[in-house]
Amino acid sequence: MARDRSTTTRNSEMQISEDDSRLLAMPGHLIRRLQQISFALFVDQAKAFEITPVQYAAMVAINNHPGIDQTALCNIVALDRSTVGDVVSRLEKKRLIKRLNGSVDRRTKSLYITPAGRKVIKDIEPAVQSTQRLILAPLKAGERGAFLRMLKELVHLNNEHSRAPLRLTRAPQRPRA
Amino acid sequence: MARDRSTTTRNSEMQISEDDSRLLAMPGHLIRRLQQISFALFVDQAKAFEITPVQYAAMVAINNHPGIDQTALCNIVALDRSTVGDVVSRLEKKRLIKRLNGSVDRRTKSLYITPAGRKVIKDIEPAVQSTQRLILAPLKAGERGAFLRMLKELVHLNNEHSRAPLRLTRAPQRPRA
DNA sequence: GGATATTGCTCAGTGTACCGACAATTTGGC
DNA sequence: GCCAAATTGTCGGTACACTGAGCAATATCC
Repeated sequence: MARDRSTTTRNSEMQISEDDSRLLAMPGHLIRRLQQISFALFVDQAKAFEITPVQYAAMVAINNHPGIDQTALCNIVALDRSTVGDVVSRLEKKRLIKRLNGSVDRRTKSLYITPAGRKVIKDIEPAVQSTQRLILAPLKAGERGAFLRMLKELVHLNNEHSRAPLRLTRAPQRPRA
Repeated sequence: MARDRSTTTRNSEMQISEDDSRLLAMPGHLIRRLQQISFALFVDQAKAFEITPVQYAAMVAINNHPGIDQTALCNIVALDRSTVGDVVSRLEKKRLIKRLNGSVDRRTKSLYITPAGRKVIKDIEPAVQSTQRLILAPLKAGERGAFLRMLKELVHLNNEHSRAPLRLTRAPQRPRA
């Protein structure tokens, strides 16, 4: 290892070594890169709306479930409660959703899409579709289905390893002391 | 759309609707989830070292290229200069790397692994390997190679869409005025 | 019905990841 | 060798993402 002497060579003219290739070929590293790319493509395609992928996901879920509370939203979009708090507060500031105090359970906040938010969901649709297309564009047409299927398997079967796992219904929690 | 009335139903008991499924099956959403999982698995497997995937990547690259400057490091690990600045400053605080003023170009910082850092790279290796294995574990053995190959293609061919693309040599930049 | 446990949300703290702007420095054109 | 252009690292700002602590409200056990 350590095959060059950057101290004496000039700045960013850097050759990738074999040791680097080991790192760069790791699944974890490639997944991180693909997430960066996917995020950048979305933001770029949807730049007229100034919306991020997570903000979009939250808006769609709120639109599908009017009055949903933040914890239930966590379970759909797979984020922890703190992050969801941040995301919905940004959406509220942009007046794309409303946040009301829950009438049944006064601890909760009930989330609703606004007319402006509904319009964004509708108008942004082409950008969302083209983003998904662009992400998979480098694959051959026949490979895309297989890749997507494996992606789903990896996410669903590794679900419990995530810090904010998707929960379809209330978890089988609390074996009491 | 909007098939339930969460206002009257109780808290996080939430059924996933068909509209949600459209969202949850998007490549971009799945990639984000897989990155969360991959990150969590790494941190968990390597918890004895309190090291993140990006910190590990930076340490390996610095070990492979003693004296590398921060911009060249960006091009290997695919992060922008601000992020690399944060990452190396955390590694320096933990005394896993050293940061010296460049002798040739006084704008740069020359990065070096410390003995402690070298030991971490060595000792953490089993955790890194088991992480990579766990990420792909849900796939059938015969599928893993294909998935990894497609992942590489997606990253390399979409490279330019990333905000911090991998650069093997100095970019063909600067057509001067 | 009252003690106890659980839940919903927020806050502070840490870390990744980006952008745009900046001073110091180097480089390229002449 | 001088000056304009380019580069390096930092800083402030924004956003995602998680942990752990804490408060208020609700639910549960007896």
